[in-house]
Amino acid sequence: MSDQTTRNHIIEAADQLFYRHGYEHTSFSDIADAVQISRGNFYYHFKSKDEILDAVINVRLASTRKMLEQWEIEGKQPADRIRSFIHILIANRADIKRYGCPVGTLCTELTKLTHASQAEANKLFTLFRTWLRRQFTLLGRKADADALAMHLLARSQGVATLASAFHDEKFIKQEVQQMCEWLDSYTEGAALNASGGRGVDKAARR
Amino acid sequence: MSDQTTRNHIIEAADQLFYRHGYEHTSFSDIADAVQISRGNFYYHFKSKDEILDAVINVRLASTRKMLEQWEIEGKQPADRIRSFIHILIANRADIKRYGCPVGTLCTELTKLTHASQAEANKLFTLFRTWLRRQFTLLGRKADADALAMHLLARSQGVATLASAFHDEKFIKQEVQQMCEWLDSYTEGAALNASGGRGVDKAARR
DNA sequence: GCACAAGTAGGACGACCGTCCGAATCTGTC
DNA sequence: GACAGATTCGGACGGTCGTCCTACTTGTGC
Repeated sequence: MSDQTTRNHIIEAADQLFYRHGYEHTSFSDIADAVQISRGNFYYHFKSKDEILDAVINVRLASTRKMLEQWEIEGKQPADRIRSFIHILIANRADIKRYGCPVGTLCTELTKLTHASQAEANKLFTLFRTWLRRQFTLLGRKADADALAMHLLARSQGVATLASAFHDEKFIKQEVQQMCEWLDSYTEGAALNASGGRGVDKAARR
Repeated sequence: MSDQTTRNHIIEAADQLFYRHGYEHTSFSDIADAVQISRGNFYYHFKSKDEILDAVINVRLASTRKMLEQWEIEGKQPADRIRSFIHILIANRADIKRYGCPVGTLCTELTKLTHASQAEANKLFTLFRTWLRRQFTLLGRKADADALAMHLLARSQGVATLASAFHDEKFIKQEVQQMCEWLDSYTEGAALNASGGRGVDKAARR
């Protein structure tokens, strides 16, 4: 088997395991079992466990970058692109319910470990932040684009955390709807109040 | 030294270390160093590491319960009480910036470890959830009180996660202001749209 | 069919983990 | 001052961790 193939298999398995069980809690034996290779074989492809983590982060960065670029092409309107971001929660709701957000949980763990790659992992957040900021700028919210980007990021993180704690997919859908309505208030033209609770209002009036 | 005293010291030190470095990453040696006792002495007070975790969770549950009850006495209006909840983020902003939310990060970690005490830790979330639900019910939002409680919990979690990732205290203050304004829209009497973005709007008009 | 590099296997290593245990020390009572 | 129970100590234990090393297999070019 070629060098690259095995290496990629390791990264792929490590990616999943780091997400599901955390970085520290994932051992070489775990990854070896998943990839079906010998434990000693790792050090031909990587110098250390940290190096696997860096490879995983880089793969995630690359695929995220690719996804965001794709959305810039597909979504004609900036609002559509932001909606695509919000709908990540829907698309990945099954995994989020079980394991939370891959970005948030990794960054949180590395912070607690005071791990050297913490800054690298944070680039994942920065990637979304700058992309969202650009979309809000295109929506004509140049002055507060970054605050809006952070606001949306935070709400997504919160939804993922609680959905995981309470194992609640329905909550994800509720909040996604609210976020979309909040977003609509910026695109309907008029200077409306942003809504964080309109979806809730509707639910109350049932 | 009395039984209880040492036991409480252990719990207190474990509480801090679990929060700062995570449960798994905290070893008996770490706690022993903090409390200045011998490593072997633990098993006179606790049967296992898991038992220390349970004790820590119970202490947190008790102190949280006490805090919430206190707010029910002090805050004459339900809205004031909810504002007290929101302002936890301000009061603990220095720790949150460094270590995130104690509740959220613990629950997230235990989920990844598939730890037996995960359900116990989740009771911390449930405590806040039912308390907030009661306050929103008192505000006359009986039908969607739980959705509002979850919404506020989620936003707090998101703020803590991002504040920690970006080491940003200012972001906490921004979002707290927005949450308070969102809350105001439920107390001003009129059937206003809830605001998740009014604070941002203001910032844009500077 | 041989040489040589690329890739894999499996176990040895030192360190640390949670756990457990027997001895030492402290504290209060008669 | 002797005794008993409560409390602490320091080290031993089996296991797992990340790391490293050496031998073996595989594949390719001559």
